[in-house]
Amino acid sequence: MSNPGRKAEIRKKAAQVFAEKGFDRASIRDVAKAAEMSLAGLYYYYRGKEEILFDIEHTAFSTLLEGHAENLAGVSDPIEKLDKIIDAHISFFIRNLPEMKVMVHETNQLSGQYLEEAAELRRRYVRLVRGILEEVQATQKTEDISTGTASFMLFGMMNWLYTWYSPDHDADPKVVSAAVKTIFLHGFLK
Amino acid sequence: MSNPGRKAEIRKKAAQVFAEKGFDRASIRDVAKAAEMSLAGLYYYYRGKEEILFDIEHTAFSTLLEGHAENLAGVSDPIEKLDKIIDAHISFFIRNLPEMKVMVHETNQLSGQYLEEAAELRRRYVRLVRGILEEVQATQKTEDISTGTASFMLFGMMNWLYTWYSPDHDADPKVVSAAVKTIFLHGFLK
Amino acid sequence: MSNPGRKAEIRKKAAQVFAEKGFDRASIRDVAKAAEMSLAGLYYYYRGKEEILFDIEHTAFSTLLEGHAENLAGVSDPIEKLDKIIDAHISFFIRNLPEMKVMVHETNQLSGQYLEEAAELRRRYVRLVRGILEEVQATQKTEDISTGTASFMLFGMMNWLYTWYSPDHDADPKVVSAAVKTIFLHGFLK
Amino acid sequence: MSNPGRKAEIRKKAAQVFAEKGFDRASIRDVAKAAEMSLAGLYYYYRGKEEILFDIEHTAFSTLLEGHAENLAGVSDPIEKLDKIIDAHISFFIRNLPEMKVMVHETNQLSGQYLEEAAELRRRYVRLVRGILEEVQATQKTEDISTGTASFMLFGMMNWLYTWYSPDHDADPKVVSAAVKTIFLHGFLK
DNA sequence: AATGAATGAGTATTCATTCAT
DNA sequence: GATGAATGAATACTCATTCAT
Repeated sequence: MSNPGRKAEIRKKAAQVFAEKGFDRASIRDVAKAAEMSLAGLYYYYRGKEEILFDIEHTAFSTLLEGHAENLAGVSDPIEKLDKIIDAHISFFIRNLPEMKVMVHETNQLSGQYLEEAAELRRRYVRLVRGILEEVQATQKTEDISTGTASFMLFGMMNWLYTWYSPDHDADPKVVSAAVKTIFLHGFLK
Repeated sequence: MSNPGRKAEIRKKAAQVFAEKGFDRASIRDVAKAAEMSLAGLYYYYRGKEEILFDIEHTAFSTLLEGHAENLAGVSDPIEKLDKIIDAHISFFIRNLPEMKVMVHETNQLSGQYLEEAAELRRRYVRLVRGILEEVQATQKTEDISTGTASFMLFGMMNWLYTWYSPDHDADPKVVSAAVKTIFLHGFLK
Repeated sequence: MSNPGRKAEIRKKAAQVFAEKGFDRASIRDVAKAAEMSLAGLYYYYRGKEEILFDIEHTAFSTLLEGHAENLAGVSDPIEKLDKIIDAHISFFIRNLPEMKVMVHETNQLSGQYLEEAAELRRRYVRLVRGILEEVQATQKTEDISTGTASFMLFGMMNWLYTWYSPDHDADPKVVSAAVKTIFLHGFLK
Repeated sequence: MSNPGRKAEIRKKAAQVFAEKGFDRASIRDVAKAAEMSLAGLYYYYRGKEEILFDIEHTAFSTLLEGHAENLAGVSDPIEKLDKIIDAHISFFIRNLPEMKVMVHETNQLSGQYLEEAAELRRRYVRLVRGILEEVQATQKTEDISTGTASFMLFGMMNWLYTWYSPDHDADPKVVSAAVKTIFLHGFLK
């Protein structure tokens, strides 16, 4: 019903506000100010604060998952799959730092239906990666580490980015990507 | 000045509350209730909410840093140093999950003098690890990854723990520790 | 920005509350109740308690100063000037007893920018009166009293009103005005 | 029961604290700190905050009234009586600025029994002065001003001191006293 | 004569949300 | 589509006072 372009603008601004101040500390007024609209006007687009957060997380996860689906179409080598996923994940994060920070840091701020849907997306994402690690384990000699633990190590390396990466001072996405792949693949494969 | 045993109890309870609800969502009343004292009574021990958070972070960092200092005394091999630090870090985190979660997740909630002191402790910690990675790089053949980036990968793997590790369902600290060391050392060393 | 009529009503009620209970003892809830609105509603009109006090003082001083400017336009005899100022001052005070009490009794409750602006208005007022006393001294034979001290005597007589004057039991503004003028002028002039 | 010397010290410090911050804004902790004793220790000397204020006011009024009684003994000329009272009042105020400010500015902060007793002292003081003005009126030609109004003018001039008088920058007590007497007597007498 | 520890009641302020227009 | 005005509920913090020691 509501203009989707305007809504995307609001979502972008909201992500910046939430990333900078934190979801709890940011007020709905801060978001309205950043989106250059009145407080009450926001409620035309969103039913409440949680819905904005949900929209940010939902959009980010969906975009990531859709991208992976495209990238992996026709790829059968599990190592190549992992390679593509790591590249896309890190490249997306670095191109969308505020959304990424919100997605990673503001988990557990949702409740009810929003929480369930967001958690389901998260689980799908983890399952996707873990499935590929299982394929790797089935086709290659790997260290004695469960795919569950291994996937958390991989996500740890990638998601920790939000605490230190600065586009001005730090290396290119490709360099970061290469480092993750080097450490994880050399470390996990025997 | 005030009874340090009582203060340690309060700190413990506060860490649990902050870990469960998040620093912002947890009210000072929640903390008082958990510590089984009146709201106003808390203010006899702490000047404000931030000071409680600072005390948790400060105590955790200090304990970790002191432990490392003891463990590394007399050790000269950088690989052995890293081994000991990873073991101690993960073992501490798993034995103090609430404090660890607060330390890792509630950075940036401090301000002023508290922020400065906490940031300094954090920097010392990062410098300690990076220094050892530099020693590794100077004495071993390593992949082409800067010690800065490498240290963030290592911290990512270790600190991400707070998002997934459950003492009831997940492996022993030693198993987690071994996984981190396997992936990081095999991955970083050539 | 917000409806100025409503704001004037709130200011009036707030002055009554502050006059009766004292600024510190009056809670913002008391003011809201007197203004027949919710506590939070008050914050739509005022940023805080101090701003309400400032608004009362600022409005009162401005009204007084503007009135004096009008009354003195075209008057050149300093005695006549003084006569008009005393009349207007006392008449305003008696017609606005709560505002007057607040203005006189709750000085020093403001801080920061509010304090500076209110202090400046106060200084302008004192300077205005002292300037006229200097004109009197230059054109008439007066007792050996500095214009500074003399102005404080005059203000003392006039402002002390708030501690004793009751519109029900005490004399007409004109009678009070006459008393002040008789004592001060007969006393100061030789 | 309690050491009266220590109590006098506390009263002095409390007067300074109340004069500087205002009775409401000053906490009992501030008073304890100024008196260099513990918070709870104060309660050995005083039953509560109001009692401290009452003690300050009671002591000041009693001292003033006793002084007047001594000074007026044997004096029969009402003008001379007034002269002595004005001198003593102003001299006392300037020698005890904090107590004076508290006495003048923090009226109405007492309640119950304290209020009654303090109000009675205040009334006695006003009656004393008004009585003398009546004697003046009975023996001299005066302006057409009621003794009630005249006494308030006199008190206004004298008590207003607390808002402007600074012992470092302003004139000697005797000069101020002379100004009050000149204005009031020349103004009131015909 | 003095204090460390503790508390119930209250205070200014913020905030997500609503709704008539 | 959009907003000015308003509010109920919550929040961090303060304070006078108490009491066992």
